[in-house]
Amino acid sequence: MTQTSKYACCSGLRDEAASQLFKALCDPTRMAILVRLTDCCGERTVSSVAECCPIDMSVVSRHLTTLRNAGVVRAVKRGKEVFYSVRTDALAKSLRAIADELEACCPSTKEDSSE
Amino acid sequence: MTQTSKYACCSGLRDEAASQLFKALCDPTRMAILVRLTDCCGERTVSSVAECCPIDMSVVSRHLTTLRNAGVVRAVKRGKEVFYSVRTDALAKSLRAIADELEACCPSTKEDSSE
DNA sequence: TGCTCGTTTGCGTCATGGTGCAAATATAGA
DNA sequence: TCTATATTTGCACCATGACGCAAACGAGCA
Repeated sequence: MTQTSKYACCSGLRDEAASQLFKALCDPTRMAILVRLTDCCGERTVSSVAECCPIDMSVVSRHLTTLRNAGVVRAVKRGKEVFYSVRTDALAKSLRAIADELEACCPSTKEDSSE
Repeated sequence: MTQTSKYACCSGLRDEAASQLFKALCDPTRMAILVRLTDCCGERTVSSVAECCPIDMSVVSRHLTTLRNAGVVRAVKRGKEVFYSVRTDALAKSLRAIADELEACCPSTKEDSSE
């Protein structure tokens, strides 16, 4: 999450990293998978994660790959199983970096609850 | 962005609000529109926003509606123009709330830069 | 009222991506 | 080596959503 603003302020939002992050989190199934992973606060195998939703395990595997590429989860292979876990700190850090960049750019638009 | 954890921890991530937020931000064009809006740090009409990208203005209008429904931008009609602006505080707050919930649930998974 | 400008909406088209099934791959154990 | 289990990958299908164009809507102005 680079903070460089080459063209416009908040241009960091257009980074590949931010883009991938939002794409990873915008699918309901992937979000369910993520919640399932946070639920145990540790590691889970693909099979274990797959219990979260009524979809084929191969699909879960693909979603986990997507989340992994986005830096949301990490994968550790042990024996014939692969253990996935949430990269909590990295994820929280990325989200806060985006929030920071937004505020640094557009100081404040406090509102009266207008839409 | 409710912080209630009815079922699992981080279940707040499954809220409609969070879901809409990520869906709104996962499209490259909408992100470009958002950056364009942050660039001026104020208001922009649909036509002005549309200069950000080579797509039809009607499409930009639709994207702005999506962003508005997700609580990312606000719209104010004045005369025959509609002025859109970023809801910086609300957006930053939402992102931080998600980061907070993640950390509150899964304390820490500090890492050695493993993937 | 009639005209013009800015924006939104209806609709058809097309690309993307989520999904399931079956086959392939990898690893542990007999 | 052969088998069983866990995961990933190839492939085809289908739903969703982004897009452009044209028409509709709304507000200001002559």
